[in-house]
Amino acid sequence: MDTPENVEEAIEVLQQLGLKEYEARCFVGLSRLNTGTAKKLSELTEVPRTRVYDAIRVLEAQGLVEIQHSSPQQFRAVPLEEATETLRDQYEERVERLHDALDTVDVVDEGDESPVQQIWAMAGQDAIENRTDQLIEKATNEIVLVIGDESLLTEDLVETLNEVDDGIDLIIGTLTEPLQDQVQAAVPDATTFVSGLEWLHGEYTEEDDTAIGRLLLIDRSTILVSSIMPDTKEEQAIFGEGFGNGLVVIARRLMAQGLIPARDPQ
Amino acid sequence: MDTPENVEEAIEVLQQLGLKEYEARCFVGLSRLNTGTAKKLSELTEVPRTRVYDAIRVLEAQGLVEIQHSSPQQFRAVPLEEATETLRDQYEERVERLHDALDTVDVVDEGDESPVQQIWAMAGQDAIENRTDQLIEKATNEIVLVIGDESLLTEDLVETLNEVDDGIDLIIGTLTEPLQDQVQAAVPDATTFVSGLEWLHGEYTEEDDTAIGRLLLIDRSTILVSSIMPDTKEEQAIFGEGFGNGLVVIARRLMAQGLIPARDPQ
DNA sequence: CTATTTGTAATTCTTTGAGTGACTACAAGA
DNA sequence: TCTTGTAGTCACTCAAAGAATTACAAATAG
Repeated sequence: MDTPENVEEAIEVLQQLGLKEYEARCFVGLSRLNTGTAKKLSELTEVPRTRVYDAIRVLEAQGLVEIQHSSPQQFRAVPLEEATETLRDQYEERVERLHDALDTVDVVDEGDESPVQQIWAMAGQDAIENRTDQLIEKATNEIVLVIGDESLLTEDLVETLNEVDDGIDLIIGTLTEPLQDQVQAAVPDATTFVSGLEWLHGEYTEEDDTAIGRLLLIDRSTILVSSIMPDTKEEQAIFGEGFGNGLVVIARRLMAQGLIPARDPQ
Repeated sequence: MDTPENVEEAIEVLQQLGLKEYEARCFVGLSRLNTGTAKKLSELTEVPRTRVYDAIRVLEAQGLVEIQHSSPQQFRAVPLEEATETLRDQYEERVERLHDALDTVDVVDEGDESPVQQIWAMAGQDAIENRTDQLIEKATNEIVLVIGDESLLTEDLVETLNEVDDGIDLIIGTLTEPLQDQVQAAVPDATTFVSGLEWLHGEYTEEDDTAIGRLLLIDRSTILVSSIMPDTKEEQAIFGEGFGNGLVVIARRLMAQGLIPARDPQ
């Protein structure tokens, strides 16, 4: 009885979603069975039989399995679509509760400053993408975006880009021509170019794919630059605001030198 | 320094969403500050100063806070909308991965049976609602639904009910007249009635609000009956399929006695 | 009626996370 | 130069949660 790797995957994800190991194993086990008893399940999943009962009870309370109270009890997993929908609902509720709670709290007003040299670091592709969206939506004059990796051109980003107001210059660079074509097709209103920023790529390491992630310059006063860790693929970004911000100044200088085109794509 | 209760709430929910206590406290702390150092945060949140760093690192990796690498380091929380969106994204990804993994697995075909006396139990409002939706969508002739508690008449359910095919008899009962009016307004195509099932309510306990949750009979061959625990408010349901199923037979008998109207609302 | 299966419960072992203190680095002031 | 306070990292303890095992009573099958 070997365990296919997608079974392992499913078990892991379920744990990330908050289930205990036994619960996860049992649920996946039931997903492979039309219906099962504690004994069968225990054999299939290596969960000690005597613990199957507890695990199943928890799963039932979460709406992920059904129990038939006969003897022996029969268990079965809720159909996949129903299960995922239920999980979604659960998390949606939680996020909403979080939102409401935090919304009614905010700011213990400390006498706070906003010096100009602030440069903030953040991580995580989702978070960086959300920030990117926010910045793009707030632009009033000019958006310069350089995309360093195909994987960053998500549906969501494309959607945000296509919603940009007509009066705003939208300039998008890529590191390769195929990607440029792709961008131009996805975002017809944009002016695209192939970036002269190849030097931002890993220089000395050989297989160092994609050092730069994205570069976003909004109204020449807000900048976000990200890179992708070659090993973990995690995206990391730094972010600076304000016309006088050091990073922003550097970016403007790059632009002046033509390395980032402004309105005249090379 | 007291902690408002919505702060507590937020911390709890964040933990349910997978954060550790310190991480949750730090994030909420930062949400109350424009910007903070480890020291300030530690004072505000009671997280030991030396542990703030670890917690923040984790939060940063998840895209929930930004770090300014100065000395002392400054931390700040990502704006609320961004944070919730990032969390949503994260869970959406997980649920999707789960779906994909389980989709490619399924059934270790065991010689399985489908006797007719199966009655399954399930729990959880979300799960029961999803099942209700599924059943309604699969109906071909007749839907009889009795709603025992206002809280069960969700947007989602109304939507599902309004998508029911025209050729299908849709009969909805409630326990009170006001609720009937509400239903009739929300689902114009339905035939509504006030149920003669008051006896399903808690009989001997005094404050036993709402014993019956919902009762759903599909094509006279599939039935789902739920109740709401008076203490926990948790919804529990039993569910039977097949024309010969004992539960279903009982339901048909009730109908024959006019307790559940079929096509002639009282 | 006995032997097995089923279900509950108590018990140990392991891991994780909360809480604390020791240690290094550094900058400001004496 | 020496002292002192703050920032940051690490390593350690203790308690709680979870994994794994065992003991035992009730139910079932042969």
